[in-house]
Amino acid sequence: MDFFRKTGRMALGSRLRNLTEKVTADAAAIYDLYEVELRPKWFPVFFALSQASALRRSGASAAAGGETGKTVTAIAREIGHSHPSVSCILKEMKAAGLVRFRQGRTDARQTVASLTPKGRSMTHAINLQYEDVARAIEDLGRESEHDLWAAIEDWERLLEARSLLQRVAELKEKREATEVEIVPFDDGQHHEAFRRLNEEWIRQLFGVVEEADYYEFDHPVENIIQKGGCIFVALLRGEPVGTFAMMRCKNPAYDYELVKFAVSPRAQGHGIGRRLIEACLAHARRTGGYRLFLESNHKCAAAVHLYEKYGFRHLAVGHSEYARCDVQMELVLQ
Amino acid sequence: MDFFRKTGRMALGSRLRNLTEKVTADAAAIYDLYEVELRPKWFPVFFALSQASALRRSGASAAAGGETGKTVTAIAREIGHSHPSVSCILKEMKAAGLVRFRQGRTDARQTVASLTPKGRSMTHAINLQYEDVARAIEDLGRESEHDLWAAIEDWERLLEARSLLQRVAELKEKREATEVEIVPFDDGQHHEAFRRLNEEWIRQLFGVVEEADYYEFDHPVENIIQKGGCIFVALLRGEPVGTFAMMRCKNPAYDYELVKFAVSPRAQGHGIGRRLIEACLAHARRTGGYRLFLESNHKCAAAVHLYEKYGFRHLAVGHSEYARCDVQMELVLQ
DNA sequence: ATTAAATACGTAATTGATTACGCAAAATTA
DNA sequence: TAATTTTGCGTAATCAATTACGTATTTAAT
Repeated sequence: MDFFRKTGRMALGSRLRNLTEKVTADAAAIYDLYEVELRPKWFPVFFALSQASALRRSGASAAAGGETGKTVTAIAREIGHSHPSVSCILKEMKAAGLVRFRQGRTDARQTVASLTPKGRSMTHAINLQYEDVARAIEDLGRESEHDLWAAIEDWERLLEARSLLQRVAELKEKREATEVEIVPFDDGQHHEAFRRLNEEWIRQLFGVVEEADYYEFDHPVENIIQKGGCIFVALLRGEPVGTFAMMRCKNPAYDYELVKFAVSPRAQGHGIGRRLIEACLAHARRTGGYRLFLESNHKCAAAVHLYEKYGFRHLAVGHSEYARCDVQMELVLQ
Repeated sequence: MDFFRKTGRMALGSRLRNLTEKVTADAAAIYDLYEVELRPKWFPVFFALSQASALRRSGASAAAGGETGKTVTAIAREIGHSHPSVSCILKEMKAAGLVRFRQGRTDARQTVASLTPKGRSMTHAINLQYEDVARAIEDLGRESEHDLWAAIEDWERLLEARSLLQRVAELKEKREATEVEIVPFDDGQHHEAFRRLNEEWIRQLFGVVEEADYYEFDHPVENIIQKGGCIFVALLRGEPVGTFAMMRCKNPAYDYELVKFAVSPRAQGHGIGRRLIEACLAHARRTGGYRLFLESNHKCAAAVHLYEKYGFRHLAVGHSEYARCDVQMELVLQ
């Protein structure tokens, strides 16, 4: 059952990597063929430098007093590597006697690298090698029925327009629009689910349900809603599968405290946590309660991660009604 | 002048890497979207394990006593990674509480990994994610004009049949067949070139030409050929650009000593060294001289590398006629 | 002219994979 | 049955690239 290697991103990723591998694999052996003492990974840098010295010899910048070589960042930009990578490769090539450095004349920060005579003496052989390889690749393109280059270009263009992330997010959004709904708590319909969903994860992670939990479980309307709070319930195809509540806060520094965040494990992946927290933030904004507080536990990694994503900041942990609390966070909206 | 990024292996390599990058880039962000606490690189291993537990639940091996999980190497084979990679990923997933290990029942060397309940509770979300991504990729395939999958398949098949190395080697061979020729030494035509080509690199690398060199430079026919040796000259488009000579040996342990290996720097990359050494080995075989000896210097890295490639073995360095000698090698043919 | 921001670049740490190596268990051979 | 080879797998080293970060220098802003 290796279905997952036959479709999807995994498949594409590994096929691409595979082909890259095959194209890149015998690079070292190819250099050997030409009796060139050049490590494959030096090639782009070498090529960039050889262009520079070719330019100079053809007289382009001879008027500028024989300026030759290229700076580290210029090479990096040209070949599409990071500058530390180039810096490192140049160091290796210097050790092999192929390049030398000098300081930039107009800018003392710059390191200008250029080929030594030994390095320059290799350009001929490397050009030969390069041309043969280019021809081999072109032949391959002609032999193959489907145009790889054009296909790559297509995909690059399409992904440029809308990244994979965007595309996936849109598909997900569309799928969920019909499946997931966030509704205000209705004691008649949701009382039991509110209790069950929360009790489930609390028991699973911590074993014991605490006093403060029962306070909210038993009389949610009286103890949460009638005191100015609010409870949201997430429905997946009509079934309640998640809850999140906002309580008015004793601590005058905050407007609301978020409590009873629960998503059924069977319903994960539908963005229910995200939708619930967004409902809460929207409600907070609507009612002018900008200063939010919440408590959690480091074991609820997914939840804490979500809070962080929505901008909640960690506080030094102070007193709490809950024994299981070891994380406190706040968010000031706007 | 970024010609080199527009054609050839470099171009293909970097375009492929680029596309892979784009497809792989926001993997972490996509997991986030599904509120899944899974690192992208865990995915293949996770998927393999989820298949195992799905299999078990569907009853396939329930008869076998609830055997579940997969061994490290089985996973590695399945997902195409090396086994240490899998071992490492499993260790990380164990730390995250997603997998557990047990020893193989029939084979005590095996480590059998399986998902914990926590791990299993994530499969639903991950499957959702996986299906959305697969759909997005399929949509991309439909949107693009050229068929990337088919093109990749073409190239894989073509490279399977003949690797890039083979293709390049053949092109090179063909090109050189008309350009390069190895001929026996002719004192009238080659005397001056024999001296010049060798003097050139000796002076460049070591400054001084030695007594033993002049012995061979000045009377090559008398001192090499008439004593039972042989000199080969490489011609590039008719021009002498390389030499290699075989002398009868004083040391009775060897049949020939190879000397005066020179290739003009301007002619490197045409496989001249290779052709010269092959000519020598063929001559040795033809004349029944199987035991070969040569001296060199570590500075001649390309030459020593070539000798090694043709099977020469390094000796502890003993006495030599040449002051510059710090490498001695031998090869016994057949 | 002074201060702040941006830039060039080197070093160090990290990442995600690999190969090298060694130990213990199993399988094979003598 | 003993000895040898093969296999499973963990640890360590390596590799090729990256990001993070610090320092020196230049440019821009006040």
